[in-house]
Amino acid sequence: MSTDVLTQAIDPASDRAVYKQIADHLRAVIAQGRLREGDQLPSEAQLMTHYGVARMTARNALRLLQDQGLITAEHGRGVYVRARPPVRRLASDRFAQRHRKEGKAAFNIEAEQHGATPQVDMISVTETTPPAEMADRLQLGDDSAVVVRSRRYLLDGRPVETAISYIPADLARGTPITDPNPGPGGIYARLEEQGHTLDRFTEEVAARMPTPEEARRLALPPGVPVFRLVRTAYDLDGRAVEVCDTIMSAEAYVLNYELPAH
Amino acid sequence: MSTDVLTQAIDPASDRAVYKQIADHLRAVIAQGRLREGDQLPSEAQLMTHYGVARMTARNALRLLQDQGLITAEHGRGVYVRARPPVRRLASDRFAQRHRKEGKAAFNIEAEQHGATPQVDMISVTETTPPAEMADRLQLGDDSAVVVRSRRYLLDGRPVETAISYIPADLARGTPITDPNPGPGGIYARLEEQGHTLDRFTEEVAARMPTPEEARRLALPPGVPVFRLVRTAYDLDGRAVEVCDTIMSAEAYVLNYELPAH
DNA sequence: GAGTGGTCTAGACCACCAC
DNA sequence: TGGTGGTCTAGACCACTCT
Repeated sequence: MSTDVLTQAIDPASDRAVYKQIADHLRAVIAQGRLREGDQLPSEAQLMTHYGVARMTARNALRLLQDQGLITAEHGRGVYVRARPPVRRLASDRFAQRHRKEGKAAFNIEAEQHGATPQVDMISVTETTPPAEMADRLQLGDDSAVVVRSRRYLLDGRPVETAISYIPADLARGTPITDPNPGPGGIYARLEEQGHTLDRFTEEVAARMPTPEEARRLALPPGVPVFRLVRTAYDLDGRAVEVCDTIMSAEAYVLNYELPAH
Repeated sequence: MSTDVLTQAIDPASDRAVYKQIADHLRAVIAQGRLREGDQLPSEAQLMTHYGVARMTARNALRLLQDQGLITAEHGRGVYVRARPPVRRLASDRFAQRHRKEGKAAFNIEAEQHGATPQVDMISVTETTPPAEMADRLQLGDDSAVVVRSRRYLLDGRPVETAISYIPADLARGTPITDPNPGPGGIYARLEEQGHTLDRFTEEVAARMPTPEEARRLALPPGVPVFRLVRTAYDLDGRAVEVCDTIMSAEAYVLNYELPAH
Protein backbone atom coordinates (compact mmCIF):
# COMPACT_ATOMS: atom_id res chain seq x y z
CA MET A 1 0.00 0.00 0.00
CA SER A 2 3.06 2.25 -0.12
CA THR A 3 2.41 3.56 3.39
CA ASP A 4 5.97 2.47 4.11
CA VAL A 5 7.32 5.58 2.42
CA LEU A 6 5.61 7.78 5.00
CA THR A 7 8.42 8.22 7.45
CA GLN A 8 8.65 11.93 8.11
CA ALA A 9 6.31 13.97 10.27
CA ILE A 10 5.28 17.55 9.63
CA ASP A 11 6.51 20.46 11.73
CA PRO A 12 3.44 22.40 12.86
CA ALA A 13 5.69 25.17 14.15
CA SER A 14 7.13 25.77 10.69
CA ASP A 15 6.03 28.77 8.70
CA ARG A 16 5.78 26.58 5.64
CA ALA A 17 2.23 25.48 4.92
CA VAL A 18 1.48 21.93 6.01
CA TYR A 19 0.42 20.81 2.53
CA LYS A 20 3.69 22.13 1.15
CA GLN A 21 5.65 20.20 3.75
CA ILE A 22 3.79 17.03 2.81
CA ALA A 23 4.48 17.72 -0.86
CA ASP A 24 8.16 18.24 -0.02
CA HIS A 25 8.29 14.86 1.69
CA LEU A 26 6.67 13.07 -1.19
CA ARG A 27 8.80 14.89 -3.73
CA ALA A 28 11.92 13.82 -1.86
CA VAL A 29 10.71 10.21 -1.77
CA ILE A 30 10.30 10.30 -5.54
CA ALA A 31 13.62 12.07 -6.11
CA GLN A 32 15.41 9.50 -3.99
CA GLY A 33 13.95 6.74 -6.09
CA ARG A 34 12.09 5.16 -3.19
CA LEU A 35 9.05 5.57 -5.40
CA ARG A 36 9.64 4.99 -9.08
CA GLU A 37 7.76 5.49 -12.30
CA GLY A 38 4.41 3.76 -12.12
CA ASP A 39 4.56 3.21 -8.35
CA GLN A 40 1.47 4.05 -6.34
CA LEU A 41 1.59 6.85 -3.79
CA PRO A 42 -0.20 6.65 -0.44
CA SER A 43 -3.92 7.28 -0.87
CA GLU A 44 -5.50 10.47 0.36
CA ALA A 45 -6.93 8.56 3.32
CA GLN A 46 -3.49 7.25 4.22
CA LEU A 47 -2.00 10.72 4.03
CA MET A 48 -4.77 12.03 6.28
CA THR A 49 -4.20 9.49 9.00
CA HIS A 50 -0.41 9.55 8.76
CA TYR A 51 -0.04 13.30 8.86
CA GLY A 52 -3.18 13.94 10.90
CA VAL A 53 -4.64 16.42 8.46
CA ALA A 54 -7.96 17.03 6.72
CA ARG A 55 -8.60 15.70 3.29
CA MET A 56 -8.21 19.05 1.56
CA THR A 57 -4.73 19.40 2.99
CA ALA A 58 -3.70 16.02 1.67
CA ARG A 59 -5.25 16.81 -1.69
CA ASN A 60 -3.49 20.15 -1.90
CA ALA A 61 -0.16 18.40 -1.41
CA LEU A 62 -0.93 15.97 -4.22
CA ARG A 63 -2.14 18.79 -6.46
CA LEU A 64 1.20 20.57 -6.08
CA LEU A 65 3.07 17.52 -7.29
CA GLN A 66 0.58 17.04 -10.10
CA ASP A 67 1.08 20.60 -11.29
CA GLN A 68 4.79 19.94 -11.36
CA GLY A 69 4.21 16.98 -13.61
CA LEU A 70 5.51 14.44 -11.09
CA ILE A 71 2.39 12.38 -10.46
CA THR A 72 -0.96 11.58 -12.03
CA ALA A 73 -4.19 10.78 -10.24
CA GLU A 74 -6.36 8.06 -11.70
CA HIS A 75 -9.96 8.18 -10.67
CA GLY A 76 -10.94 5.14 -8.67
CA ARG A 77 -7.45 3.63 -8.83
CA GLY A 78 -4.97 5.78 -7.02
CA VAL A 79 -2.17 8.28 -7.46
CA TYR A 80 0.95 7.18 -9.31
CA VAL A 81 4.41 8.45 -10.11
CA ARG A 82 4.17 9.65 -13.68
CA ALA A 83 5.69 7.43 -16.32
CA ARG A 84 7.48 9.55 -18.88
CA PRO A 85 6.96 8.61 -22.49
CA PRO A 86 10.15 7.81 -24.36
CA VAL A 87 11.77 11.01 -25.51
CA ARG A 88 12.03 11.59 -29.25
CA ARG A 89 15.08 13.53 -30.26
CA LEU A 90 14.41 15.64 -33.32
CA ALA A 91 17.60 16.15 -35.30
CA SER A 92 18.13 19.38 -37.16
CA ASP A 93 18.62 17.53 -40.45
CA ARG A 94 15.29 15.75 -40.29
CA PHE A 95 14.02 17.62 -43.32
CA ALA A 96 17.14 17.10 -45.38
CA GLN A 97 16.61 16.40 -49.05
CA ARG A 98 18.34 13.05 -48.87
CA HIS A 99 15.56 11.79 -46.64
CA ARG A 100 12.84 13.03 -48.93
CA LYS A 101 14.46 11.31 -51.86
CA GLU A 102 14.03 8.00 -50.15
CA GLY A 103 10.33 8.63 -50.51
CA LYS A 104 9.58 9.02 -46.85
CA ALA A 105 8.06 11.80 -44.80
CA ALA A 106 10.10 13.14 -41.90
CA PHE A 107 7.73 11.78 -39.27
CA ASN A 108 7.85 8.24 -40.61
CA ILE A 109 11.63 8.18 -40.92
CA GLU A 110 11.92 9.30 -37.40
CA ALA A 111 9.38 6.85 -36.04
CA GLU A 112 11.18 3.93 -37.66
CA GLN A 113 14.43 4.92 -36.02
CA HIS A 114 12.67 4.48 -32.69
CA GLY A 115 10.99 1.23 -33.67
CA ALA A 116 7.58 2.81 -33.19
CA THR A 117 4.53 2.51 -35.41
CA PRO A 118 3.64 5.85 -36.99
CA GLN A 119 0.08 6.81 -37.78
CA VAL A 120 -1.71 9.94 -38.94
CA ASP A 121 -5.34 10.81 -38.32
CA MET A 122 -7.77 13.73 -38.13
CA ILE A 123 -6.59 14.79 -41.56
CA SER A 124 -8.38 17.67 -43.20
CA VAL A 125 -7.51 19.75 -46.23
CA THR A 126 -9.31 23.01 -46.93
CA GLU A 127 -8.76 26.18 -48.88
CA THR A 128 -9.31 29.48 -47.14
CA THR A 129 -7.66 32.79 -46.23
CA PRO A 130 -4.81 32.54 -43.72
CA PRO A 131 -4.67 33.98 -40.19
CA ALA A 132 -2.72 37.25 -40.16
CA GLU A 133 0.30 35.64 -38.50
CA MET A 134 0.58 33.01 -41.22
CA ALA A 135 -0.06 35.48 -44.03
CA ASP A 136 2.89 37.51 -42.70
CA ARG A 137 5.18 34.51 -42.68
CA LEU A 138 4.17 33.57 -46.20
CA GLN A 139 4.61 37.17 -47.36
CA LEU A 140 1.03 37.14 -48.58
CA GLY A 141 -1.88 39.52 -48.22
CA ASP A 142 -4.58 38.58 -45.72
CA ASP A 143 -6.99 37.99 -48.59
CA SER A 144 -4.78 35.54 -50.48
CA ALA A 145 -5.93 31.96 -50.66
CA VAL A 146 -3.99 29.20 -48.90
CA VAL A 147 -4.41 25.47 -48.70
CA VAL A 148 -4.60 24.41 -45.06
CA ARG A 149 -3.57 20.88 -44.17
CA SER A 150 -4.40 19.81 -40.62
CA ARG A 151 -3.49 16.45 -39.10
CA ARG A 152 -2.51 14.62 -35.93
CA TYR A 153 0.44 12.26 -35.59
CA LEU A 154 0.48 9.21 -33.38
CA LEU A 155 3.16 6.75 -32.28
CA ASP A 156 2.03 3.30 -31.22
CA GLY A 157 -1.49 4.65 -31.10
CA ARG A 158 -0.69 7.55 -28.76
CA PRO A 159 -1.02 11.12 -30.06
CA VAL A 160 2.27 13.04 -29.95
CA GLU A 161 1.76 16.12 -32.10
CA THR A 162 -0.70 18.08 -34.17
CA ALA A 163 0.32 20.11 -37.19
CA ILE A 164 -1.33 22.65 -39.46
CA SER A 165 0.39 23.55 -42.72
CA TYR A 166 -0.37 26.63 -44.79
CA ILE A 167 0.64 26.54 -48.47
CA PRO A 168 -0.07 29.37 -50.94
CA ALA A 169 -2.98 28.13 -53.02
CA ASP A 170 -1.26 28.87 -56.32
CA LEU A 171 1.45 26.37 -55.42
CA ALA A 172 -0.92 23.68 -54.25
CA ARG A 173 -3.84 23.74 -56.66
CA GLY A 174 -3.91 20.90 -59.09
CA THR A 175 -1.27 18.92 -57.15
CA PRO A 176 -1.51 16.04 -54.67
CA ILE A 177 -0.89 18.64 -51.96
CA THR A 178 -4.64 19.09 -51.86
CA ASP A 179 -5.13 15.37 -51.29
CA PRO A 180 -5.31 14.06 -47.73
CA ASN A 181 -2.47 11.73 -48.66
CA PRO A 182 0.05 13.71 -50.71
CA GLY A 183 2.14 10.68 -51.63
CA PRO A 184 5.71 9.51 -50.98
CA GLY A 185 8.03 12.09 -49.45
CA GLY A 186 5.14 14.26 -48.28
CA ILE A 187 4.27 17.74 -49.43
CA TYR A 188 7.90 18.86 -49.53
CA ALA A 189 8.58 16.29 -52.25
CA ARG A 190 5.52 17.55 -54.15
CA LEU A 191 6.65 21.16 -53.87
CA GLU A 192 10.05 20.26 -55.26
CA GLU A 193 8.40 18.43 -58.16
CA GLN A 194 6.62 21.67 -58.95
CA GLY A 195 10.02 23.32 -59.30
CA HIS A 196 10.17 24.83 -55.84
CA THR A 197 13.44 23.32 -54.71
CA LEU A 198 13.74 23.83 -50.98
CA ASP A 199 16.70 25.87 -49.79
CA ARG A 200 16.28 26.36 -46.07
CA PHE A 201 13.88 26.28 -43.15
CA THR A 202 13.46 28.53 -40.17
CA GLU A 203 12.03 27.18 -36.95
CA GLU A 204 10.59 29.19 -34.09
CA VAL A 205 10.30 27.35 -30.81
CA ALA A 206 8.09 28.45 -27.94
CA ALA A 207 6.73 26.57 -24.92
CA ARG A 208 3.63 27.15 -22.80
CA MET A 209 0.85 25.35 -21.01
CA PRO A 210 -1.66 23.75 -23.39
CA THR A 211 -5.12 25.10 -23.98
CA PRO A 212 -7.86 22.68 -22.84
CA GLU A 213 -8.44 21.84 -26.51
CA GLU A 214 -4.76 21.01 -27.04
CA ALA A 215 -4.65 18.92 -23.88
CA ARG A 216 -7.59 16.94 -25.18
CA ARG A 217 -6.22 16.38 -28.68
CA LEU A 218 -2.83 15.27 -27.35
CA ALA A 219 -4.23 13.38 -24.33
CA LEU A 220 -1.94 15.38 -22.06
CA PRO A 221 -2.02 14.84 -18.30
CA PRO A 222 -1.94 17.97 -16.10
CA GLY A 223 1.45 19.56 -15.55
CA VAL A 224 2.82 18.91 -19.03
CA PRO A 225 3.64 21.91 -21.22
CA VAL A 226 3.66 21.91 -25.01
CA PHE A 227 6.14 23.06 -27.60
CA ARG A 228 4.83 25.29 -30.32
CA LEU A 229 7.12 24.96 -33.30
CA VAL A 230 6.49 27.11 -36.35
CA ARG A 231 8.55 26.08 -39.35
CA THR A 232 8.77 28.10 -42.55
CA ALA A 233 10.14 26.52 -45.73
CA TYR A 234 11.85 28.69 -48.34
CA ASP A 235 12.68 27.77 -51.92
CA LEU A 236 15.85 28.75 -53.81
CA ASP A 237 14.24 32.06 -54.80
CA GLY A 238 13.77 32.92 -51.15
CA ARG A 239 10.03 32.54 -51.40
CA ALA A 240 8.20 31.14 -48.38
CA VAL A 241 6.37 28.11 -49.76
CA GLU A 242 4.97 26.61 -46.58
CA VAL A 243 4.41 27.40 -42.94
CA CYS A 244 3.81 24.55 -40.52
CA ASP A 245 2.40 25.22 -37.04
CA THR A 246 3.09 22.27 -34.77
CA ILE A 247 1.97 21.59 -31.19
CA MET A 248 3.90 18.83 -29.41
CA SER A 249 3.86 17.36 -25.94
CA ALA A 250 7.02 18.91 -24.48
CA GLU A 251 7.54 15.79 -22.42
CA ALA A 252 7.97 13.61 -25.48
CA TYR A 253 10.53 15.70 -27.33
CA VAL A 254 14.02 17.06 -27.23
CA LEU A 255 14.89 19.33 -30.13
CA ASN A 256 18.43 19.26 -31.47
CA TYR A 257 19.97 22.06 -33.48
CA GLU A 258 23.34 22.80 -35.01
CA LEU A 259 24.69 26.34 -34.98
CA PRO A 260 27.76 27.43 -36.90
CA ALA A 261 30.19 29.57 -34.89
CA HIS A 262 31.24 31.87 -37.66
CA MET B 1 -14.88 45.89 -9.32
CA SER B 2 -15.14 43.89 -12.56
CA THR B 3 -18.40 42.28 -11.52
CA ASP B 4 -19.70 43.54 -14.82
CA VAL B 5 -18.02 40.68 -16.66
CA LEU B 6 -20.16 38.16 -14.80
CA THR B 7 -22.95 37.72 -17.27
CA GLN B 8 -23.36 33.99 -17.74
CA ALA B 9 -24.97 31.59 -15.31
CA ILE B 10 -23.94 28.00 -14.72
CA ASP B 11 -25.95 25.04 -15.89
CA PRO B 12 -26.47 22.76 -12.88
CA ALA B 13 -27.87 20.05 -15.17
CA SER B 14 -24.63 19.88 -17.12
CA ASP B 15 -22.25 16.99 -16.62
CA ARG B 16 -19.36 19.43 -16.59
CA ALA B 17 -18.20 20.31 -13.09
CA VAL B 18 -19.43 23.67 -11.86
CA TYR B 19 -15.93 25.01 -11.23
CA LYS B 20 -14.95 24.09 -14.78
CA GLN B 21 -17.96 25.91 -16.15
CA ILE B 22 -17.00 29.00 -14.17
CA ALA B 23 -13.43 28.70 -15.44
CA ASP B 24 -14.77 28.39 -19.00
CA HIS B 25 -16.74 31.60 -18.57
CA LEU B 26 -13.79 33.51 -17.22
CA ARG B 27 -11.47 32.10 -19.88
CA ALA B 28 -13.86 33.25 -22.57
CA VAL B 29 -14.04 36.71 -21.03
CA ILE B 30 -10.25 36.95 -21.17
CA ALA B 31 -10.06 35.50 -24.69
CA GLN B 32 -12.63 38.01 -25.93
CA GLY B 33 -10.55 40.83 -24.54
CA ARG B 34 -13.25 41.97 -22.13
CA LEU B 35 -10.57 41.54 -19.49
CA ARG B 36 -7.07 42.50 -20.55
CA GLU B 37 -3.59 42.12 -19.20
CA GLY B 38 -3.41 43.56 -15.73
CA ASP B 39 -7.17 43.78 -15.27
CA GLN B 40 -8.62 42.51 -12.02
CA LEU B 41 -10.94 39.53 -12.01
CA PRO B 42 -13.98 39.29 -9.76
CA SER B 43 -12.96 38.42 -6.21
CA GLU B 44 -13.70 35.02 -4.75
CA ALA B 45 -16.54 36.56 -2.74
CA GLN B 46 -18.05 38.04 -5.89
CA LEU B 47 -17.82 34.74 -7.71
CA MET B 48 -19.52 33.00 -4.76
CA THR B 49 -22.49 35.34 -4.72
CA HIS B 50 -22.82 35.60 -8.49
CA TYR B 51 -22.70 31.88 -9.16
CA GLY B 52 -24.18 30.82 -5.84
CA VAL B 53 -21.35 28.46 -4.97
CA ALA B 54 -19.11 27.74 -2.03
CA ARG B 55 -15.71 29.33 -1.77
CA MET B 56 -13.80 26.18 -2.70
CA THR B 57 -15.73 25.96 -5.96
CA ALA B 58 -14.83 29.52 -6.87
CA ARG B 59 -11.20 28.92 -5.89
CA ASN B 60 -11.02 25.75 -7.97
CA ALA B 61 -12.15 27.71 -11.02
CA LEU B 62 -9.44 30.31 -10.43
CA ARG B 63 -6.84 27.62 -9.82
CA LEU B 64 -7.58 26.06 -13.22
CA LEU B 65 -6.90 29.35 -14.96
CA GLN B 66 -3.80 29.88 -12.86
CA ASP B 67 -2.43 26.48 -13.85
CA GLN B 68 -2.98 27.42 -17.47
CA GLY B 69 -0.91 30.52 -16.95
CA LEU B 70 -3.77 32.92 -17.65
CA ILE B 71 -4.07 34.68 -14.28
CA THR B 72 -2.08 35.37 -11.13
CA ALA B 73 -3.41 35.74 -7.63
CA GLU B 74 -1.83 38.40 -5.44
CA HIS B 75 -2.31 37.86 -1.76
CA GLY B 76 -4.36 40.64 -0.22
CA ARG B 77 -4.84 42.44 -3.52
CA GLY B 78 -6.85 40.35 -5.94
CA VAL B 79 -6.64 38.13 -9.00
CA TYR B 80 -5.38 39.62 -12.22
CA VAL B 81 -5.02 38.72 -15.86
CA ARG B 82 -1.36 37.82 -16.26
CA ALA B 83 0.84 40.36 -17.94
CA ARG B 84 3.24 38.61 -20.27
CA PRO B 85 6.81 39.82 -20.17
CA PRO B 86 8.15 41.03 -23.50
CA VAL B 87 9.32 38.09 -25.55
CA ARG B 88 12.99 37.84 -26.37
CA ARG B 89 13.72 36.23 -29.69
CA LEU B 90 16.99 34.35 -29.63
CA ALA B 91 18.54 34.26 -33.09
CA SER B 92 20.53 31.25 -34.16
CA ASP B 93 23.57 33.42 -34.93
CA ARG B 94 23.75 34.89 -31.46
CA PHE B 95 27.07 33.20 -30.76
CA ALA B 96 28.61 34.16 -34.09
CA GLN B 97 32.25 35.12 -33.99
CA ARG B 98 31.56 38.58 -35.36
CA HIS B 99 29.67 39.40 -32.20
CA ARG B 100 32.43 38.15 -29.96
CA LYS B 101 34.95 40.23 -31.82
CA GLU B 102 33.06 43.35 -30.85
CA GLY B 103 34.02 42.48 -27.31
CA LYS B 104 30.54 41.70 -26.11
CA ALA B 105 28.96 38.67 -24.58
CA ALA B 106 25.91 37.24 -26.31
CA PHE B 107 23.55 38.19 -23.52
CA ASN B 108 24.59 41.82 -23.51
CA ILE B 109 24.34 42.22 -27.26
CA GLU B 110 20.89 40.83 -27.19
CA ALA B 111 19.76 42.98 -24.26
CA GLU B 112 20.89 46.13 -26.01
CA GLN B 113 18.87 45.26 -29.07
CA HIS B 114 15.81 45.30 -26.86
CA GLY B 115 16.75 48.47 -25.03
CA ALA B 116 16.90 46.60 -21.74
CA THR B 117 19.52 46.85 -19.01
CA PRO B 118 21.44 43.58 -18.65
CA GLN B 119 22.80 42.43 -15.34
CA VAL B 120 24.42 39.28 -14.00
CA ASP B 121 24.39 38.09 -10.39
CA MET B 122 24.76 34.99 -8.24
CA ILE B 123 28.07 34.32 -9.95
CA SER B 124 30.15 31.47 -8.66
CA VAL B 125 33.18 29.73 -10.11
CA THR B 126 34.36 26.41 -8.71
CA GLU B 127 36.45 23.45 -9.78
CA THR B 128 35.04 19.98 -9.30
CA THR B 129 34.15 16.75 -11.11
CA PRO B 130 31.26 16.98 -13.56
CA PRO B 131 27.87 15.27 -13.33
CA ALA B 132 27.82 12.18 -15.54
CA GLU B 133 25.64 13.84 -18.15
CA MET B 134 28.08 16.70 -18.57
CA ALA B 135 31.12 14.45 -18.55
CA ASP B 136 29.54 12.56 -21.45
CA ARG B 137 28.97 15.69 -23.46
CA LEU B 138 32.52 16.85 -22.84
CA GLN B 139 33.86 13.41 -23.74
CA LEU B 140 35.59 13.28 -20.37
CA GLY B 141 35.81 10.68 -17.65
CA ASP B 142 33.66 11.18 -14.58
CA ASP B 143 36.78 11.84 -12.54
CA SER B 144 38.15 14.61 -14.74
CA ALA B 145 38.23 18.10 -13.32
CA VAL B 146 36.02 20.81 -14.76
CA VAL B 147 35.61 24.48 -14.01
CA VAL B 148 31.96 25.21 -13.23
CA ARG B 149 30.67 28.72 -13.83
CA SER B 150 27.21 29.42 -12.42
CA ARG B 151 25.32 32.69 -12.83
CA ARG B 152 21.92 34.31 -13.21
CA TYR B 153 21.00 36.83 -15.89
CA LEU B 154 18.58 39.70 -15.35
CA LEU B 155 16.94 42.24 -17.63
CA ASP B 156 15.78 45.50 -16.06
CA GLY B 157 16.25 43.87 -12.69
CA ARG B 158 14.07 40.85 -13.41
CA PRO B 159 15.65 37.40 -13.59
CA VAL B 160 15.23 35.74 -16.99
CA GLU B 161 17.63 32.82 -17.04
CA THR B 162 20.18 30.86 -15.07
CA ALA B 163 23.17 29.19 -16.64
CA ILE B 164 25.84 26.73 -15.55
CA SER B 165 28.88 26.24 -17.75
CA TYR B 166 31.26 23.31 -17.56
CA ILE B 167 34.73 23.77 -19.04
CA PRO B 168 37.48 21.12 -18.93
CA ALA B 169 39.85 22.33 -16.23
CA ASP B 170 42.92 21.99 -18.42
CA LEU B 171 41.45 24.60 -20.76
CA ALA B 172 40.44 27.00 -18.05
CA ARG B 173 43.23 26.93 -15.48
CA GLY B 174 45.42 29.97 -15.50
CA THR B 175 43.00 31.95 -17.67
CA PRO B 176 40.38 34.59 -16.84
CA ILE B 177 37.80 31.84 -17.33
CA THR B 178 38.27 31.08 -13.65
CA ASP B 179 37.50 34.71 -12.75
CA PRO B 180 33.91 35.67 -11.98
CA ASN B 181 34.24 38.30 -14.71
CA PRO B 182 36.07 36.68 -17.65
CA GLY B 183 36.44 39.94 -19.58
CA PRO B 184 35.19 41.28 -22.92
CA GLY B 185 33.54 38.77 -25.22
CA GLY B 186 32.98 36.31 -22.38
CA ILE B 187 34.51 32.87 -21.99
CA TYR B 188 34.16 32.05 -25.68
CA ALA B 189 36.57 34.88 -26.49
CA ARG B 190 38.97 33.56 -23.84
CA LEU B 191 38.81 30.04 -25.23
CA GLU B 192 39.63 31.32 -28.70
CA GLU B 193 42.59 33.26 -27.31
CA GLN B 194 43.87 29.97 -25.95
CA GLY B 195 43.85 28.60 -29.47
CA HIS B 196 40.53 26.84 -29.28
CA THR B 197 38.84 28.49 -32.24
CA LEU B 198 35.16 27.68 -32.09
CA ASP B 199 33.71 25.80 -35.01
CA ARG B 200 30.14 24.94 -34.14
CA PHE B 201 27.61 24.58 -31.37
CA THR B 202 24.89 22.06 -30.74
CA GLU B 203 21.80 23.01 -28.79
CA GLU B 204 19.33 20.66 -27.15
CA VAL B 205 16.00 22.19 -26.27
CA ALA B 206 13.55 20.68 -23.79
CA ALA B 207 10.64 22.18 -21.88
CA ARG B 208 9.02 21.18 -18.59
CA MET B 209 7.52 22.60 -15.42
CA PRO B 210 10.12 24.21 -13.15
CA THR B 211 11.33 22.67 -9.92
CA PRO B 212 10.42 24.76 -6.86
CA GLU B 213 14.04 25.88 -6.73
CA GLU B 214 13.98 27.04 -10.35
CA ALA B 215 10.68 28.83 -9.84
CA ARG B 216 12.24 30.69 -6.93
CA ARG B 217 15.45 31.67 -8.73
CA LEU B 218 13.56 32.89 -11.78
CA ALA B 219 10.65 34.41 -9.83
CA LEU B 220 8.22 32.40 -11.94
CA PRO B 221 4.49 32.59 -11.30
CA PRO B 222 2.56 29.29 -11.34
CA GLY B 223 1.63 27.92 -14.74
CA VAL B 224 4.80 28.98 -16.53
CA PRO B 225 7.09 26.25 -17.92
CA VAL B 226 10.83 26.58 -18.45
CA PHE B 227 13.10 25.85 -21.33
CA ARG B 228 16.13 23.77 -20.63
CA LEU B 229 18.72 24.54 -23.26
CA VAL B 230 21.98 22.62 -23.23
CA ARG B 231 24.59 24.05 -25.57
CA THR B 232 27.86 22.33 -26.40
CA ALA B 233 30.69 24.28 -28.03
CA TYR B 234 33.19 22.48 -30.28
CA ASP B 235 36.53 23.77 -31.52
CA LEU B 236 38.02 23.20 -34.97
CA ASP B 237 39.46 19.89 -33.82
CA GLY B 238 36.00 18.67 -32.94
CA ARG B 239 36.75 18.79 -29.24
CA ALA B 240 33.92 19.79 -26.88
CA VAL B 241 35.32 22.75 -25.01
CA GLU B 242 32.28 23.89 -23.06
CA VAL B 243 28.81 22.73 -22.09
CA CYS B 244 26.29 25.32 -20.91
CA ASP B 245 23.12 24.24 -19.11
CA THR B 246 20.56 27.03 -19.23
CA ILE B 247 17.13 27.32 -17.60
CA MET B 248 14.89 30.04 -19.00
CA SER B 249 11.35 31.19 -18.38
CA ALA B 250 9.58 29.78 -21.43
CA GLU B 251 7.23 32.71 -21.39
CA ALA B 252 10.02 35.18 -22.04
CA TYR B 253 11.65 33.46 -25.01
CA VAL B 254 11.14 32.38 -28.55
CA LEU B 255 14.06 30.44 -30.00
CA ASN B 256 14.87 30.89 -33.66
CA TYR B 257 16.86 28.39 -35.69
CA GLU B 258 17.94 28.05 -39.30
CA LEU B 259 18.01 24.65 -40.95
CA PRO B 260 19.54 23.97 -44.34
CA ALA B 261 17.39 21.84 -46.63
CA HIS B 262 20.14 19.87 -48.27
C1' DG C 1 -10.65 48.36 9.44
C1' DA C 2 -12.34 46.33 5.35
C1' DG C 3 -11.39 43.43 1.66
C1' DT C 4 -8.46 40.23 -0.41
C1' DG C 5 -6.42 35.63 -1.11
C1' DG C 6 -4.00 31.42 1.73
C1' DT C 7 -4.72 27.65 4.65
C1' DC C 8 -7.31 24.27 7.14
C1' DT C 9 -11.20 21.60 9.12
C1' DA C 10 -15.14 18.22 8.96
C1' DG C 11 -18.25 16.71 6.79
C1' DA C 12 -21.17 15.03 2.34
C1' DC C 13 -22.35 12.70 -2.08
C1' DC C 14 -20.69 11.02 -6.34
C1' DA C 15 -18.19 8.31 -10.15
C1' DC C 16 -14.90 5.07 -11.13
C1' DC C 17 -12.22 0.83 -10.41
C1' DA C 18 -10.99 -3.73 -8.84
C1' DC C 19 -12.28 -7.76 -6.56
C1' DT D 1 -18.69 -4.09 -2.07
C1' DG D 2 -14.97 -1.34 -0.46
C1' DG D 3 -11.46 1.76 -1.65
C1' DT D 4 -10.17 5.33 -4.64
C1' DG D 5 -10.18 10.07 -6.36
C1' DG D 6 -13.63 14.19 -7.93
C1' DT D 7 -16.70 17.59 -6.49
C1' DC D 8 -19.01 20.54 -3.27
C1' DT D 9 -20.59 22.72 1.09
C1' DA D 10 -20.12 25.80 5.28
C1' DG D 11 -17.65 27.25 8.15
C1' DA D 12 -12.93 29.06 10.57
C1' DC D 13 -8.59 31.68 11.28
C1' DC D 14 -4.77 33.82 9.16
C1' DA D 15 -1.57 37.07 6.41
C1' DC D 16 -1.41 40.55 3.32
C1' DT D 17 -2.71 45.14 1.06
C1' DC D 18 -4.76 49.39 0.85
C1' DT D 19 -6.82 53.40 2.87
